[in-house]
Parts: sequence; C-alpha cells; structure tokens
Amino acid sequence: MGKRTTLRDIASNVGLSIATVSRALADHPDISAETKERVRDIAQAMSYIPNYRARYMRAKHSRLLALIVPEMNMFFVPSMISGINHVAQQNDYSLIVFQTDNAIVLERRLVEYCTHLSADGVLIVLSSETEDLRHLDVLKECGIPVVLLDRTMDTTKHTTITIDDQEVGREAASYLLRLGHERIIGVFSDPRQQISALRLRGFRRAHTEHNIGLADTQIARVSVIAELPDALNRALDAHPDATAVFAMTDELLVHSHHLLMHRGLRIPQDVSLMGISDGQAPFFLHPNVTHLRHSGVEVGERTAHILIGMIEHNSDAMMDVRIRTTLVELGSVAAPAKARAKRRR
Amino acid sequence: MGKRTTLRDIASNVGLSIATVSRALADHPDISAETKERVRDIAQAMSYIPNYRARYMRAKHSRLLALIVPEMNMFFVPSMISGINHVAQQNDYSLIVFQTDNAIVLERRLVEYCTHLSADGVLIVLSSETEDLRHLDVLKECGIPVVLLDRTMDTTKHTTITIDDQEVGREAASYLLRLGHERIIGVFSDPRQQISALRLRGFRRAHTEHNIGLADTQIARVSVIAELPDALNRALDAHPDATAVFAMTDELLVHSHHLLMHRGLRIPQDVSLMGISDGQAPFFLHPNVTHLRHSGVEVGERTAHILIGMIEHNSDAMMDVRIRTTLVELGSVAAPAKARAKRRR
DNA sequence: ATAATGTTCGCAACCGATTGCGGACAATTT
DNA sequence: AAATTGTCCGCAATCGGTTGCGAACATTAT
Repeated sequence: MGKRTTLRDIASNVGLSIATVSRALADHPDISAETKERVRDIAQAMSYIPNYRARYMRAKHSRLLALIVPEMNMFFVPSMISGINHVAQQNDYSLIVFQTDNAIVLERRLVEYCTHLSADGVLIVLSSETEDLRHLDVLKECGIPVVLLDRTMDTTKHTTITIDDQEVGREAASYLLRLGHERIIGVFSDPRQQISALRLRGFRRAHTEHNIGLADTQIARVSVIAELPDALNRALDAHPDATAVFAMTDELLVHSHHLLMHRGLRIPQDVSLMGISDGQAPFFLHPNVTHLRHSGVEVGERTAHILIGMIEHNSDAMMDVRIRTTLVELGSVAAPAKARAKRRR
Repeated sequence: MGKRTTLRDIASNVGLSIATVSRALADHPDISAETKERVRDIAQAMSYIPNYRARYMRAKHSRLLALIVPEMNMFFVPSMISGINHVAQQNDYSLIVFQTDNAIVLERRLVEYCTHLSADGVLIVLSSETEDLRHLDVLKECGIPVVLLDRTMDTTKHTTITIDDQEVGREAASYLLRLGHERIIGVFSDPRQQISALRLRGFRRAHTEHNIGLADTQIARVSVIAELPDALNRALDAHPDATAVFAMTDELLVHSHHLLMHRGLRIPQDVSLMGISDGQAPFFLHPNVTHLRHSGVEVGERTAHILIGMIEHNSDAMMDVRIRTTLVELGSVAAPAKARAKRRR
C-alpha cells in the first residue's frame, strides 16, 4: 500500500520543477548532464516507478490489444494467444484476453468494453451465435482497428485472417478420394458457423469433382463435443463401407480418433483418419494422424503484425488474408482396398 | 480516427458544466430528473463513450489483473486462464496475459511492467529458471497483491495456490503399488522445478512405505518434451519387468501414452498408465486413462477469487492454499499379474 | 557596449474523468 | 420581512504524467 513516488515527489526532493524532472528522466536534450544524473540518482533512491497509464492517457493510446475468443479450447486458441503475445511483446503491447462463451450478448458487451478501456486494437474470433457485425461498428467509430480471425463472416468492412476454409475442405477430401476412398465420413461442427459451412462446401465440391456421391448421412454434425459419439457412430453405422474419416478441427479429430479406437477399428488398416489441425495433437495420437496443418501460432503472429501495423500507420485499408495450410502426411491414412476387406470380415 | 466525444463536448453542447454532466450520467441525486434526461439524450446522440482509464486513474486503480505464465501449453494453462477469466469478468476485472518463455530475465521484466501498468493484482506461474522471489518485491512496494500458483517456490512472503504436490505424487504411486505393481516407471519434468521435485519425492516416499525399491533408472527425466522418447525408452528398456508408467503432467502423459502404443504395448494388458491431469486428455486417449484430476479451471477460479479478495479488502494476509485432486479411475490401470505374463511372452 | 545566439529550466495547459465545497435561487417556516 | 432549509448546479483541485513556449542567464559575435 506504500503510495508510489511520483514525479512531484522527486521534483520537491531535488528542488526542480516536475517538467524538468520529467525531461531529465526522458533524456531530453534541454537538460544538462549534471541535472540528469542528479535526478536519476534521486529517482533511483526513491525507487520511482513511472505510471504508464498516465503517460498513455496524455498520449491518447493504451498499448493494449484485446483478444475476444468464444472459448478456451486446448488446441487452436492457446497457440494463437502464444503467437499474438510474442509479436505484441516485441512491439510493447500487452494482450487482454476475453471469452464470450459463445454468447452474442457477452460478445457485444466485451466489444463495448474494449472501447471503454480504449484498447488500441481488437482481435476477435466470432462466437457461434454471432449473425452480423453491427456490434463492431462502435470500434470503427472510436477509431479502433479490428481484425477478425479464424471464425469470421463475410464482410467488406473489416480485415479478416483465415485459411481458405472451402479450399482446405476440398483439399482434404480430394486427398482421400485420390487415394481411392469412395465413402468418407465427415465430422463437422455447428453448421451456423461459416468456418463449418465453408469447409463442408469444399468437402462436397471435391466429391462432385471426383464424381462420387456424398450422402447427408455421411456428415456427422457436432455442435457440442458431447454429441460426437452419437453423431459419428450413427454415420459409421449408416455406412459400413466407409473407409475414411475426416474431422474439421482438432477437438473433433481427437475425439473421432478415440471413438474409432473404441470401436476396435484399426487406423489405418480398417479406417483412415485425417483432419485439420494446429499440429500438436496428431503427434501424440497413435498412430500419428495425417492432417492439413493450420498453425495457430502463425495465425496469431501474422494477425498481430497486421493489427499493429493498422494501429501505427493509422490505416483502415481492408485486407483479406489467407493463411496457407500444409499437408502433413503421417501414418493414419492408407489406400482403401485392404481396409474395406478388413471391415467386411 | 473520429475523436471520441468527452464530457466536455457534452457539457458545451448541453450548456452545463462538466461536473454536472458527469453527475447526471452517474445518476447523482443532486441532479434534477429533467437535467439527467436531457444529458442522457445528448450523450446518446453524440454517442458518448466513457473513458474508463481516466476514471480509473483518478480512482487509483486499473481493474487489470496480470497473469504471467512460463509458456502456453495445451492443457493446464488454457484451463486456468478460462477459470481466471470467468471470475475476473464477474467482478469487472480484465485479464492481461504474459508469457516468459521460461526465461527469468523476461519474467523480471514482465513483473516490472505490471507495476508500470499499475495492475491491481498479479498472478504468476514461475518459470523453470526462477530461483528466488526477490523480483516480486517491487510488487509489494507498490502495494500490488501477488499470488503464486501451480509452479511455485517455498515462501512465507507470498500467497501460494497449489496442489499438495508431494502428496499427489505419493498418492499416485501408492495407488499403483497397492494394486501390486512393483516396478513403476515415473516420467518427470525438469527437476529444477519444485513441482517436479515434490511430486518425485512423494513418488519415492510411497515406495519406501511399501518397502519396494525404486532405482534411479526408473525415473525418466524430461526437461523439454523432445527428450521424452529417449528418456522413457531408456527406462523401459532398463526395466523389462516394469508393469506401470506414471506421468506427472498432461503433456508427459499424452506423449508417454503415444510412446507405449508405438512400442506395441497394450494398455493396460501389457502396461498400466496413469498420470496427473487437468482431466481432458484422459478422455480422448484410448483407452481412457486413470488420473489424479487437478482441474485448471478450479485452480484459476479459486486463485482469481483470492486475488480479488486481497485487492478489495486490501489484505496482505499470506495464505497457502492447497487444491484437492480427485482420483478418476478409467481403463488404463489393471492389476499387474497378467500384465507381466504378457510382456514376457 | 550592444546585439545575437545558446543553454537550461519553469509556467501552465492538457489528457478525461471525479468530487468536496460552496453559491444561487426558490420554497418554506417563524 | 427575515431566517431557515432544500434543490440544483459550478468552481477548482486532483490523478501522474508530457510538452509548447517563454524567461533568465551566460556566452559569443559585432
């Protein structure tokens, strides 16, 4: 509770004005070398700690970045935070993290709260309840740059950073189809989310391109993770000829993996498995799972760079950045011929 | 970039003093109902957004909590953040997240930065390089309460929140020993961390209590996760009679699980596996793994409550809180008799 | 000796709010 | 009519810094 020493305290102690003390500490050329030294010594002795908030207030910025995420999962979000944080720290920004619990009311409130706190910039991963972007207008009004990432919506008004969700869905399905898989079970999340709709669309398109049918029952829809076993089992039961499973996120992937194991299916002998992943889980699952890598760290870093650029160059240039995914081939996918044979046995 | 409207703007617009506008918006009894309404209307029309930083500056607090963690992992840390965030949001605090990358220099700098930002409270998970707590003194001097959690050090000066690491290590080993396992491989992290040393001590003690020897070669030491395969393989090779593996963290657990599978060992028929876990991974690993549950969310929530209590009641009462772990029995542990037989085959 | 230049520092405004105290005025009481 | 009370509002200080401008003084040039 010891009241902190302020410039005023130093000033009265050293017998100079507050202004001079401020300049001395800031190494301003107007101040003589001896005075600077004297001030610095006293400041040190009084264990002076500058108050950045006061400084920032005058300078009209906060050096605060806000990140709004729907929820904390184990996979993408922590990686992303890590990436953002590195770039933020390098540029002397701090990161505030908020969660909306996928509730639009909370999302609205938190966005507004960012203006109250005068965050210098906002990064937002949309909640699944979010249907429009009007609640972001207040940020624009305050001149606070926003970047949407990962789970976004179509917009021409805001900078967005995503992977090409449709393309990556197509890529995954194509990869399996090319190997000869003709019946693939797709595990997708809440269809209200654009990320889910897009990845599914790509998944569908690949089937069309390969002239292979895709029944609705091949798609396991999982809004909350607890629904996965039922949904996936249902799809699997409906299609005994299925030879591969694709999961569109890490969370769906690890639980799909578990369920397949639980059913006694061998991967990849009985069924192939692949997914879209941040790239960690595939290495501790057994067998390691082939995936399209979508690095959270990279997304975080690039996003932070872009946001900080917008802040510091005061630009409202709208961008639409697509992060590339890379195919990581591990052991979980095989050609289907023998797989089908095994399951028939 | 639109300059935000301030109380001054409203005041000049509505023809009242700034003080009156401030009171009107705050619903102060001194202000007449008509005036309040008039002010509110104008404020609305001018889309006024209060500046909390200015307000907080005057009130000499920030409603900012800082969390300093060594790194972002997939398991405990995100859960903890989630727990902290819920309690923080309920109490109108925001959470700033910093990472030290396990570097003491960065840890020191970030602690100091918390004083610059005048965080109202600091939560810190010590880095593995940290050897003393002197760098936290500056927080005390500024009257900023600190809570150490998870990875801590012995201290009588700071409030700490942990599980009883020694006890939980003992509990895990006892559980396996009671089932008849006589050779358990222990997977532990960097021994410089107290959390690791303590859990190992408990692990040892249990062996002593059961009059069962524990060779040093039974302990796989893993400072960085890449070392795990070598370390664990070495221990496994040195002890073909080992019937169980214990991993002291989630990260070690999932990778141990993978390695066992990779070696073609069946769990629990060939070897039992258990660990200390936040409680998520054990459910998507197959078979589900028996663990002592140490909930990150609970730790985060309790810690945040305590810290906020310290802030708001201005108390420096030093506490030492131990969170209880609960044993969650899933499928990965079995009595060893048959297990040994299998491995001999 | 006077003017021009340079060095070193302080005054005061400013950032955007909150709040103690007192003033102006009207309504009520004696 | 004077005093008391109550209602409604503004002045100015405060939080802890930063910064434009000018003042005081010393130094150098003319």
